[in-house]
Amino acid sequence: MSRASDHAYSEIRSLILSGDAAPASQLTEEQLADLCGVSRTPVRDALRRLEAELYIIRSGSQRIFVADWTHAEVDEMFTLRGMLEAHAAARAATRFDDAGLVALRVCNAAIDAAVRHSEPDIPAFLTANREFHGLIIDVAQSPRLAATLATLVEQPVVRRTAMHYSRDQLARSASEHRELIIAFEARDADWAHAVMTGHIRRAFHAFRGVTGKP
Amino acid sequence: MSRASDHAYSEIRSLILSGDAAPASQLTEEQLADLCGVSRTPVRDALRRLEAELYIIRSGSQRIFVADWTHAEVDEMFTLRGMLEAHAAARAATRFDDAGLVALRVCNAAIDAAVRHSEPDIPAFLTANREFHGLIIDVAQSPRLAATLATLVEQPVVRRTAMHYSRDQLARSASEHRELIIAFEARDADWAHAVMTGHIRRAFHAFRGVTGKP
DNA sequence: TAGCGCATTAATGTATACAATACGGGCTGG
DNA sequence: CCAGCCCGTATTGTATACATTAATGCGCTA
Repeated sequence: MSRASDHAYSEIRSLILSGDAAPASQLTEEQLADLCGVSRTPVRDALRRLEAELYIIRSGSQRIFVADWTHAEVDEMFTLRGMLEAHAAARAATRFDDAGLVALRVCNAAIDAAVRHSEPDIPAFLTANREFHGLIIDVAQSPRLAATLATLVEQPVVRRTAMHYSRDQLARSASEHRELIIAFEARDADWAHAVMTGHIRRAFHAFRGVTGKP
Repeated sequence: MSRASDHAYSEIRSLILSGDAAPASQLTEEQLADLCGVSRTPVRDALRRLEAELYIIRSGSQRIFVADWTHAEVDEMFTLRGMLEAHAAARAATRFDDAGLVALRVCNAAIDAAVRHSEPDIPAFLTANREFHGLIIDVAQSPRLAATLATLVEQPVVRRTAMHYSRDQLARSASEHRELIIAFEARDADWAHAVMTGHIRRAFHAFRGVTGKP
């Protein structure tokens, strides 16, 4: 997309992802425009996109706040994400070709490498993990499903989860990916569905462990 | 929301829903601005919202086209909608209070009334039907689920389906709603889930019958 | 002192002018 | 005759000024 609008989008997005803009804090168009060095017009465009992706919410009077999820909402997000990613995995199982499976293995090797050391490389893990799940969603060949999942897989949540994973948990994540690949190789949609469901549910409980409340 | 932007939104939306703007046809901001009697600025806002709801799509160079779904995409939409509405029904089953159930019965009575005559009142059916499903989603108490479903339940599709329902099919729809209410009264989440799944699947096959292709 | 209402201030909404970019048609050279 | 380039035109992107609307805080009154 256009230069200024794109720039504003990624700038504001990382502001939120990094936590520099605290959840539930207010953002104003002018302040963001100054920050990005553009006028309010492209900022407004960027905000509409971020709103659609639920990074921000609007008050009744259109004022803008960084999204802040209740525990119930995070629960629902994980549940919906689990349903949809499992569905994507099932579709993908009957659609993967050899090249796709190779790409998946390469990607998971990168995850393995990132978590093998005593000091795991979390950013590398996150990048490879996102790519791994992205590959599956691509192969599922459902643009609507992909768009829906994009609004459900909130990177702040994924990031917070991974940041608090122990090395053991990170390794388990990679091992679940390996089982997923085996299910894909067997072209077994039900199996892939089940493994993905478990994968997301485990992440959910890990996240609950991090944030403390039941 | 604001006057001009809101007006533009609903104006363009009905342009698409009514079919006056043909699927895959191009829309330009200026033409829409003239049509709505506002400037391009609120039109751009409206277009961003419509884009998020997938009423329109953008070409690589940001040109705007009315969304045009392939059969595969419509299939996926029904599948996803079925999964999510069934999930909503299951959640709602454990959350309905007496007032909510009364509202549901009142609403279904309106559907019955609309389809009882030899000349069914399709607009009344559509309104009451939308309200019926909306009540369930509200009671499910999951804003994220509601937002997701909003992008999946495309009114053009619902409308085309209902327009081609026979009186018998319309009556069956009301009868399925009745069974849903009974499941809610029994607070039986699994039952509600199953009935809603069947309800959406039947609509899916009715739609396939309308559009002809398998 | 609590609560109400008005004035002030700050934020978003809209219109317009201009800039940048992409599309299409026609021309030219091979 | 076809391919490729170039330029005119249509369309979207951006900045800015002004209008409108909501929040805030102050002072007044009961």
